[in-house]
Amino acid sequence: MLSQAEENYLKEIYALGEETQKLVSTNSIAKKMRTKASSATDMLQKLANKGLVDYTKYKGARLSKKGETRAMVIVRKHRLWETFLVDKLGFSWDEVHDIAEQLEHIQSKTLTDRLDAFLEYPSHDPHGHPIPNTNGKIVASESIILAELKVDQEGIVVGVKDASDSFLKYLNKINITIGDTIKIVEIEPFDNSVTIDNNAQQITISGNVAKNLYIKS
Amino acid sequence: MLSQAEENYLKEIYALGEETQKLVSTNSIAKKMRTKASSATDMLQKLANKGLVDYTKYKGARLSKKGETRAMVIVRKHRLWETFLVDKLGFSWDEVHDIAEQLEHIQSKTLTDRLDAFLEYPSHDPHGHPIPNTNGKIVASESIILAELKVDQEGIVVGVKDASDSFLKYLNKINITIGDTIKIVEIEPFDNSVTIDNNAQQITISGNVAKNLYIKS
DNA sequence: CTTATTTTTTAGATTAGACTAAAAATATTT
DNA sequence: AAATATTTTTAGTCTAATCTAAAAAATAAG
Ligand SMILES: [Mn+2]
Ligand SMILES: [Mn+2]
Ligand SMILES: [Mn+2]
Ligand SMILES: [Mn+2]
Repeated sequence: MLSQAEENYLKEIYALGEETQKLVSTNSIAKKMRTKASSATDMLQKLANKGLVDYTKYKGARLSKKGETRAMVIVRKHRLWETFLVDKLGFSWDEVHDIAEQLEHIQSKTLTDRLDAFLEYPSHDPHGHPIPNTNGKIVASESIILAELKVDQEGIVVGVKDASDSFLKYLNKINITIGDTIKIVEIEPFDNSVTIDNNAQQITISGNVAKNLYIKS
Repeated sequence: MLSQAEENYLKEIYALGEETQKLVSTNSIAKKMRTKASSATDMLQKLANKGLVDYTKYKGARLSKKGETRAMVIVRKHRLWETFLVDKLGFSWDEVHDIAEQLEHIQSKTLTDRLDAFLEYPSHDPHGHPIPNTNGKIVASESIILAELKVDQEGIVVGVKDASDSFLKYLNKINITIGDTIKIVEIEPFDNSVTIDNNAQQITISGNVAKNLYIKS
């Protein structure tokens, strides 16, 4: 059985590896875990000993097959619990992360699968992130980022890349949420900011924001 | 913030203190926690330092006011989660304890209170144990134990004192569950076994079983 | 009221996970 | 290519929670 610390590391190594697809550095792990590089090194050595990561000194690490399997279970639980909190208990999408961070460590496969059934097998969590099925498989979603749309194209918001509190609260403020249909009105080449039309409201969002919204067209 | 270990100790000291109402011994704590007496001593010293138990060397310990407040929160969470598992996820009453043992440590008052609301403010958990309210208060229930009933008296099963797996599974087997109306047919003075009538079925239960069933008449 | 038994505490060791400071390896500049 | 800067690892320390073995206190027997 893995400790909570080990599980948290596995999950973050998975998240970091997803984006870049290459080896993740000790420093990036330490940053994500809000700890020191030396602590990350210690944990990488332990996880490597357990066969959960492939790690070469000074080069970096990636999840092994076995490690990925473990990570997917944790991601699945995290996203199912977030869905429960929003759909059943009435939390908003910017309030659930920290609680799910704890709930993801509850050990009971039966519980996870029954929760899944109770929620009627959701495919995505409240942030639009896909939920791995009971075998750890994720159904590939063919969304793109808002920043890739051209003027006059439109699409539906299906998720956020950054699910931080501050970003979600900002989206609440400017009234963007999952399911919205957004049309590109103008793109400013100078700073990549984008003027969009959403619910008959025109607003301008920064290029950074546009890069953190997943769209399906 | 308390560690999971500290929380588990507090909860067990509470449970032991409830029954006897007097000081609980180091050994009894160690037994409940499935650990060694020396470990229990260490923890008692730590909890005493934090003002959570009143402890005198070689004599025993009891929860302080502050400790009891903390313990009630954990008991509340444990019983609410058990109720959730049975009422919403379809677990049976003998399957929920170990999972609730983990869930009781999730830190979020909002979550606890919303779960309570979602379950429509249950007064008792699946084993008939009272659920403390959001202020940690338990509504006193005036149940008695089955062993106190006389021949021909009847009453409704409202809870179990022993909520162990084996006892619950035994009750499943002999078809006794919460809500049943039970009538005393005969009491055998030799060994205190009791013949009862339940759902038009006559069965004989041991005195030990009779002492572990709460009845309301 | 001594002696023996049981219970409880202390002393010392171990493990996981974190930290700081220093050393080693790698990457970036001149 | 040498010097400098950055990243990563190692060495050593710390705390929480456990354990075993031994000492101390309390309880029970003779
Ligand atoms: Mn976590
Ligand atoms: Mn999420
Ligand atoms: Mn517990
Ligand atoms: Mn219970």
